[in-house]
This record gives sequence, C-alpha cells and structure tokens, in this order.
Amino acid sequence: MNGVTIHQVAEAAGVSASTVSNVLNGRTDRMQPATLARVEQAIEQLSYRPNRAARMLRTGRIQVIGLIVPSVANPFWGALARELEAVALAEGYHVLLCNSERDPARELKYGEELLADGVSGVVLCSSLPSLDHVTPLLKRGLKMVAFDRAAQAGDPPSLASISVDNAMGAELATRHLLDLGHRRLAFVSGSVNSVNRRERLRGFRSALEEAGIDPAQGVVWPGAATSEFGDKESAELGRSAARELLSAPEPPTGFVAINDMCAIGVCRGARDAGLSAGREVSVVGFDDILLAELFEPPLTTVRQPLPEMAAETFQQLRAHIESTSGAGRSLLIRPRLVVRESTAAAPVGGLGAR
Amino acid sequence: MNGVTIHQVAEAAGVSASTVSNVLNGRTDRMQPATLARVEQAIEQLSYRPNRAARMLRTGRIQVIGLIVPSVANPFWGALARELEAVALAEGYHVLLCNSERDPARELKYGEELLADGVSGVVLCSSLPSLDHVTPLLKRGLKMVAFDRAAQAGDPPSLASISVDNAMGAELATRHLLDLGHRRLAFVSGSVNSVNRRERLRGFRSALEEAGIDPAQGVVWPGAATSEFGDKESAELGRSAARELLSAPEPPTGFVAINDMCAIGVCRGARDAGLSAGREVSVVGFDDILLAELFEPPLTTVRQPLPEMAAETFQQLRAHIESTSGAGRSLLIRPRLVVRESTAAAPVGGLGAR
DNA sequence: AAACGCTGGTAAATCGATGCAGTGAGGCTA
DNA sequence: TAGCCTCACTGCATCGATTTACCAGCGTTT
Repeated sequence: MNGVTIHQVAEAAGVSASTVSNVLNGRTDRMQPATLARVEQAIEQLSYRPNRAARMLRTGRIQVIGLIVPSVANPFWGALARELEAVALAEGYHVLLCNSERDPARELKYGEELLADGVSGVVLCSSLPSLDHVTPLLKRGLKMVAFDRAAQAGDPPSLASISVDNAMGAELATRHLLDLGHRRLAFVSGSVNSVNRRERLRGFRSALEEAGIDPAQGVVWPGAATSEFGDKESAELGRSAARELLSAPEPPTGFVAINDMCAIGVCRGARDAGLSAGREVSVVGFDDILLAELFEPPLTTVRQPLPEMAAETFQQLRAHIESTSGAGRSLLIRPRLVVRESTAAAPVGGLGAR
Repeated sequence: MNGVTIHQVAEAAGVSASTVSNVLNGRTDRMQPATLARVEQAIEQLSYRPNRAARMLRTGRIQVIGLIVPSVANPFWGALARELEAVALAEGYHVLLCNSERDPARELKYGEELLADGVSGVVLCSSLPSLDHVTPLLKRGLKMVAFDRAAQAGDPPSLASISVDNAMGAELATRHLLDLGHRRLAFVSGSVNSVNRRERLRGFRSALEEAGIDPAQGVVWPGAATSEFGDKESAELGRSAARELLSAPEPPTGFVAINDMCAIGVCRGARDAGLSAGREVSVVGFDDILLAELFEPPLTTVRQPLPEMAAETFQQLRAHIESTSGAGRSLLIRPRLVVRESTAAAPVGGLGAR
C-alpha cells in the first residue's frame, strides 16, 4: 500500500485534513493562495494519492465504469473496448470488463456485481430484443447506456441507447449494389432475432423498393436455427448461404451480409462455387472490422464509426451519472459506406450467362 | 446505492454485525448451525451485498485484477482478455482493462493507478526486452505476473512469467516446412526487438541446423525500421516481405511468419507475385487466432493454448497475492502445430522450375 | 457596544465492514 | 463452591477521505 494519508499531507502543509480535502476536490475559490500553494506543495512532495476506497466509502461512487460485451474476443467488441477505455481514461475513469456471452442471466449477474462494486455506470452491449431483464438494476439506481442497440418502444425510459443507424447502413449497402447494376440481391443474416438484424433487413427492403424492385424479389437467407453467435458461426453461415444460393436457379449476384465475418463467409462460399467476389458476384459487409481491409478481396462494407460512437456513449453515460434526472437521450449514428474490392459492376446478363 | 448494510442484516437476524461479518468471511466453524441459518436467511431476504469500498478500506485489498495489454482491439489480446476474465470470474475476481499501446510510460502509469486502486494484482502483457520500468511498482508491493514474455536474466526475481515456448514453436513450424521438402526458408518478422521475436528466430535457426542446413541459408527478413506494432502493420509487412523475397533470385518456398497477421500478409504478397500459399509456397503463422482458420487458405500455424495459459497465469497471480514469499515461478507452455492448408509439399526443383 | 455577516479555517461525526479483545453463560475440575 | 475453561457470540476501535457543524477574528452597521 501507498501509506500516505490526507492527514500526513495536512500536517506537512500545516493545515487540517479538511482543507486538503477541499483542495483535492477543487473547492479552492475562497481559499488563500498561500494556503493553497502550501497544500499543493505538500501533496507533491509526499507524492500523495487519495485512497480510493476511503473516498468511495464516503461518496458511494468510484471512478469506474462497467463494460458488458458479448465477448471481447470478437474483434468488433475488442475494438469498441479499446476505444471506450481510451475515452474513459482521458476522463479519469477505469473500465471493468465483462463478457456476457449474450446470456441475459449473465448480463443481469454482472449488473448486480457492478452495482455492488459501486461503479459509476455501465455500458451494456446487448442486442437482445428486450432489455426487461435489467430493469430491476435501473430501479436500484444503476446508470446504464445501451450500445449497438437502437432504442425500442417499451424500453425503460431512463435507458439511453447509442447505435449506428442500421436501416440506413443496410440501405447504403443495398443502394451501392443496385448502382453497380445488380438486380438479384440476397440478404444474408447470420444471427437470430436481434433488433439490429430486423433494422438492417428493413433498410435492405426499402432500398429495393426505392429502386422500383419488388422487395419480395430480394432473397432473404434466414440462417439456420442455430443459437450460436460466434465469429466462426457467422462465417460458416455466410459460406453455406452463398453455396446454396449460388447453386439455385437465377442466383443472386449481389449479397448484403449482416456483418463482416458473414461477408467473409459469403466470399468463401462463392469461391467454393467457382465464382469470386469482386468479379462475378459482389459482397457488402457491415461493421468494418480491421480484418475487412486485410481480407482478400478487401471488403466493401458499412463502417460503424467506433471512435465517435465510443465517445458519444461515454458522454451519455456521464451525463446520466451526473444528473439525477431520469430520461436518457438516444442517438442514431450515421454509418458510412467504405468501397473496396469485393463489389464490382454486375456481370451482363447475370450469372446465367456464364 | 443499494443501502442495505451489515447492521441491518444483523438486526434482522438478531445478531451482531460481527457475526454477520464472520459468516461473510467463512469463519463459521465455531458457530451454532441455527445462528448461521438465521444470518444466511437474513442476507437472502434483504438481498444484501457487502459494500466493497468499506471492505477494501479495512482489508486494503479488492477482488480485482488489472490486465495490461498492448491493445484489446488486437484479436490475440482480445481472446486472452476473454479467457482471463472467465477464469478470474470463476474465482470471484473482476478484471480492469488497460491498453498500453506498448508504451512503457503508459504501462507504468497504469501500474501506479492500479496500485492506488488497491487491486490484488496485475497481469502485464508486455514483450519489451526489459521490465525495469515496473520495478518501482513491485517494490511498492504490487503483485504482478508477466504474460507472453519468457523470464529473462535480470528480471526482477519477484516477477513470474508465463509464456509459450517461442523457440519450440518456431522449431515446430520450421521442421514442418522441412518435412514437406522445403529447403529455402524465410523467417519473416513484423516487429522490432522483442524477446519473443528473438526466441522464435532462435528456434528457426536451430531447426535448420538440426536438418543439416546452414542456418545462414535461412533468409531473415528483419522488417522495416517501423515502430508500429498494429495488426495492419504486421500484415503489410508480411506482404512487402513476400513480394520482395519472391522477386529475388532463388526465392524461398517456405515462410515462417512471426504471427498470424504477418502470415496473412505473406499469403497476399505471394498472390501479388502470382503464387499461392498452399501450392507453390508454404506459409506458417503463429498464435492461431480465430481468423487463422477462416482465412483463405486456412492457415497452418503454431497454436498458443490460450485457455490453459490464462488459467496458469491466474493461478500464478493468485499464489503471488496470497503468499508473501517473494519469488515467482515462471512457466513455459508447450505450443502445438495446427496443420491446415497454407502449407504443402515443396514444388519439385523449387520456384525456379515454374 | 451589541448585533450581525463574512472569511478562512478546524474538530468531529460519518460512511460500512472488519477483527481483536472482551464478556457472560454454562460446564468442568478439585 | 470457588476457580478456571470453553463456547458463542458482542462491543468497539479502526481504516482514510469527506462533510457538517462550528468558531475565532475582523469589519460593518445600527
């Protein structure tokens, strides 16, 4: 342990502990400059650091936020964790890491622990359709912001939500394929009932409609009835989707994948079928994970601007922490299409012409 | 805040706070079963959770460990973070996440903060050749274990180190290529002076020697003089290494890459040169990140058994926390070669025959 | 000169859990 | 029955920072 207490500082500066406390907490406005200087010098000399436990015991709060993600082994969540930690650190907060594995029970358990730990707030990354399981925590005073999940009707009012505009992202992706001349499009989703999936599917359909194509023409690959959410599963799903869709009559030439891992799987499935992404078929991903740029071919994808989103998330959470007022403000961040090499002009006459 | 204190529990159970404290801390041996039951029931009914701040103020310790990684956005560190968090959680510890960006100054600053926070211990993931910058922390009583860095002569004696046997891993990789008939081998390293790189290079050379090949025959690509360590940089470096090496006279046919991202870059560089990994050239990676299996071609690589390593790391750290004795035990974990499709028999006559 | 307000501080109570020293009841020995 | 133990708990000081209550000193007002 460090061992230097506020009293030792007070003694060294020739003042009382209260005065040192006032300095530490910025209540220096009505203070003699000389006293202030003495205290600051004493703090410096003893290299005093306030004991967080004692501080928290009084204030009931600690400069720590909890981050609950499905799994930080997933590159998207890893990248978020890094960004959020950087923002938090700059504001004097530390980040406690929790991997929920997308299990509501674990999300709840983590929430309870974090509450008991006295964390200032929690960023919950959960795309479960309902967040009812955490309302007891909110009632008990836990400050929370939901990330990567747009606000839903019926959500607890005190819960702010930060998310990319999933519908817009899918629209951007779909429109890009349409602009390249693709007319047979497929929407490949690697996960079951999440809010994001529904939104992206909605964007896909509305882009088709806007282009005068019957949305029913868009092929939707619903995914197997798997409960697995991992990267490997996403990629495998994309692969089998591509293989199956491409061996059907009138196969699609453009693919909108639910995320980048799924898009990678689609590219591999296309190769299995003797076609290649960026030539005969076009594939658009979602997220723009680091790998998207490194893959062969480099993926055209919808970028979630993580640094900006992380900063917004933290600001929302802090606003929530500092104010006692209830309602949280929700934000939809505008995504951006990053065009790389997995998309190209549609082959003349479609794949039937090969 | 929760609001339920130990005194309320005590009152509800009709005992003193001390007795509740005894129950909480497992000192139940001399206790009447009936009393124990009453206390436990009261805890249950009030859904009481001990206030960690108060507990820490008394004991000076908190059930939290710090994890300092270069960047959790890197899939390897993300995977470790997840494994370690799982192990820690099972033992009742939480994990505080820190991204050092491989900056010794940041490592030190995080260490100081963690010490002030009263964390039980820290896992430091740093492959810097010297850990001198953290010795002041160790002196001040911080319990620390180094991960992914074999113990070095001159390391502080109280520092345990957990690492894969890097030399053995590189030997496995190299021997595999030799067994496939490759005779012109290159060692491609994407990073500068780290302990791991040196060890892996040593393994590469000793495998050559063992096969009766002059180690000087092995081409070592030293990497550009970059200070960047990111994934993107690793991959880019692999790519330019492959392009350059393959356009030289008598190009190598087998590549040992410093890690999987670098191996992926080498594969792309080979393609740039009109060759493909798993056919004309063979590439072995290191780490076995998730992506290794998903890449095209799936990478042959040296696996670091992360779950096992994470478990060992945590056990070492806890031993260190619980005992006051100084010396830490260091461990070298045996890696395993995972053969996939990026390696194949050497082309007859080498690449000159094409 | 008494009453009042303001300044620049101090002393002491407080937060909740911990763990040692202590206590009373009951049992056992001599 | 006095003396001594053991059992099974309780009382209380303690950790370090915060914060409330308070006070002395000084100038101003009435």
